Amino acid sequence: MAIGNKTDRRILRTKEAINRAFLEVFSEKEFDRITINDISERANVNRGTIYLHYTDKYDLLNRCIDDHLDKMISSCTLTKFIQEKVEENEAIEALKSLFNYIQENFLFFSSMLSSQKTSVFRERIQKTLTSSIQEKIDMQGINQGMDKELIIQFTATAFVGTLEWWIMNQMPHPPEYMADQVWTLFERNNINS
Amino acid sequence: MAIGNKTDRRILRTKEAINRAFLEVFSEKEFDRITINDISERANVNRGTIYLHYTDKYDLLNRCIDDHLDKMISSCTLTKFIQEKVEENEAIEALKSLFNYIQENFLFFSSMLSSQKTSVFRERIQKTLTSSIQEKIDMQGINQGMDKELIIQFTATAFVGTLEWWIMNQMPHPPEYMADQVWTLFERNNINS
DNA sequence: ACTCTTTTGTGTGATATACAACAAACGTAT
DNA sequence: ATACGTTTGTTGTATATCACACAAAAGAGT
Repeated sequence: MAIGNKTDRRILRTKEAINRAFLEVFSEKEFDRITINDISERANVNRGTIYLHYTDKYDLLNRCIDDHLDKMISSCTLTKFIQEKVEENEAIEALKSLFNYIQENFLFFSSMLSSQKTSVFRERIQKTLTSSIQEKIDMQGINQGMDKELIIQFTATAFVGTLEWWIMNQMPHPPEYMADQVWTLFERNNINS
Repeated sequence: MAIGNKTDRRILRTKEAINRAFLEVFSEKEFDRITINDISERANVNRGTIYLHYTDKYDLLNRCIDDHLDKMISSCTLTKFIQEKVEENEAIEALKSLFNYIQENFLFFSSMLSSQKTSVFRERIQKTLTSSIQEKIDMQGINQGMDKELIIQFTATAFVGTLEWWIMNQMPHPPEYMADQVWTLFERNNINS
């Protein structure tokens, strides 16, 4: 959702507090054992207030994921627009900011992936990235004679798998390195040939 | 403080936010150049809300100082009550928690002391500690034949000076070490002779 | 089966805060 | 001295959140 700067400060603050509290509790407790009261207490927010913004804890989980994935995507499309006509560097920069975003929000991603609900989260992130890649490939239009669906599927799963590996291994390499590596892998395999 | 009724969560949150924001801005900007708007923006709070709790920025500064000094004092009288009848260890433990409190709130103390208004803050902390020491000495009643005022003054200034040195030199020793050292200095000079 | 406790949604009136506008005081440059 | 932008307190209205209460649902233990 667009984070309109016009929203009431109280709303922004409580949402942030709830999100942060939810993530904290999530990293400590199995999701099914998390109670709304846990979150409200941690967020220092009245329990009823949570129901003012989210229908239940499942909704909270989903909106939390959506929120982060949106931010993640926009964090790298943002830098894409800064440099207008670059091709190669543009992509690598976008990758860098993506890895950077994950690094900055490591708590979120790692607890999401550590959860038993891993599959749910992986599906979501894959779906998000797939559509994002789709746009990119459509715009480039340089993949003549190849099955588009196949390319997308291949790229997305490979990418998500790489992300997951990177996250679950506590980010053994810096974002810049990862961006370079992933890019050369993409290059070698299909995308710009 | 005095009223046992629980305070509204909103009040607690905004006061915390304002305090934190004020400290942040304070550590970046000279006090006279700080504007209420700076603080409200940083705290993500409406400007008018600050006037709901503080009359002006001077009041805010004072209440902020009072708040921290109160917490500092109670942080070490608290541990004093845990162990009822201990004498020596009791005092050292109290000292430790005091140094620990300062360490945990280093940003506050160091920016207070770094300010041009250093003298103001030093006076306040000295006054607080003086009355605290006064109580202690009164209760102990083992300083026969010595001028009480003199002892208090001596102890307080020495102590505050030590604190100031410790803070301004980025806490070169851990709280435990400081507590031991300060205690032996007290012992050697007057208090329990 | 039955208690007992916890959690969940939902609702009500009270209140803290947001927002926007305002006049006065202040600072600063011309 | 004058003009002009900035900061300050203050106000009035709207609303987000509070505390609290309640009944239904869900678990947990016997």
